[in-house]
Amino acid sequence: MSEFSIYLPGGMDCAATFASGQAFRWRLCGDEFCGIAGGYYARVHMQGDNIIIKTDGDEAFWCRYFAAQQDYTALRDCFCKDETLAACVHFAEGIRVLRQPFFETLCTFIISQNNNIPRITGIVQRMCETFGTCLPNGEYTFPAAETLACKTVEDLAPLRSGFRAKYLLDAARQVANGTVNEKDLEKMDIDTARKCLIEIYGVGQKVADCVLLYGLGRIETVPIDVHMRRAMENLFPNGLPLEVLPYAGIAQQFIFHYTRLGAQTHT
DNA sequence: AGCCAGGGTCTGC
DNA sequence: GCAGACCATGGC
Repeated sequence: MSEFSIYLPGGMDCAATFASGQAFRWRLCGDEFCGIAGGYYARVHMQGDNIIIKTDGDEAFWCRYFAAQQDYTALRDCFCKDETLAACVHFAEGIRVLRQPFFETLCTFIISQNNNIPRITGIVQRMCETFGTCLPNGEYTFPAAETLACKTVEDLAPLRSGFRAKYLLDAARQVANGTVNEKDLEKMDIDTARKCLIEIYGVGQKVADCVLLYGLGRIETVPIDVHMRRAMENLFPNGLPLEVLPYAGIAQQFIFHYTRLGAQTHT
């Protein structure tokens, strides 16, 4: 297990980021957060604007995972020119949008449909324990698409994922056989990539947009669920400021957090 | 008991 | 296109 630090421009609030409904495998362990991603276990904490990571994984993976290339100081400056968006930003300034492994993100947000965060977390955990690889410390990795692709709905019964099991299997099969491929999706324009993702059984626009944003680094994508629809109508009836649109997905993360946890303190 | 949870599919207009 | 029933499961 090695330890290194990565500079995250603009910093990160681990608690706010990991609880913001984008990632489901981090938990508080003493004064650190521990989690598993991309087959790697990690314990992390912030030291100023640097994240200290203890992990077997390589630095390049975690740089990408924590979006270290993205300067959040500049982003917040841009967002805060708008008064309403500034209120959302100030409610949890340290939120970052993570870039998570593609297949894991796809499955996680298939599981998220018509579901709540505690149960999403439980299903993902059971998926790892049932089909993932056990690491020496007893933690489990997220399973590979190839592992799931040959399973049946009955095999997935221990997950208690309900009607989503058949969706997970189709996603695994399309990824395993190359029909849906991360490298190809990266090259496509957003609309083409979204259409490709929606061909997966059980993936509609909202789940596809979550995969684009959280799993493919398309930070201009805004997943619209019932809460975001209401928030946009109430807070931004004329849409987001034009300067924000290239980063609208990140703005969305602040707005979502604000409307879920902060709005009631202002109304 | 009934409703809701960061939706999607299928059917019928 | 668009509304409405239905989908498994669990917490409140």
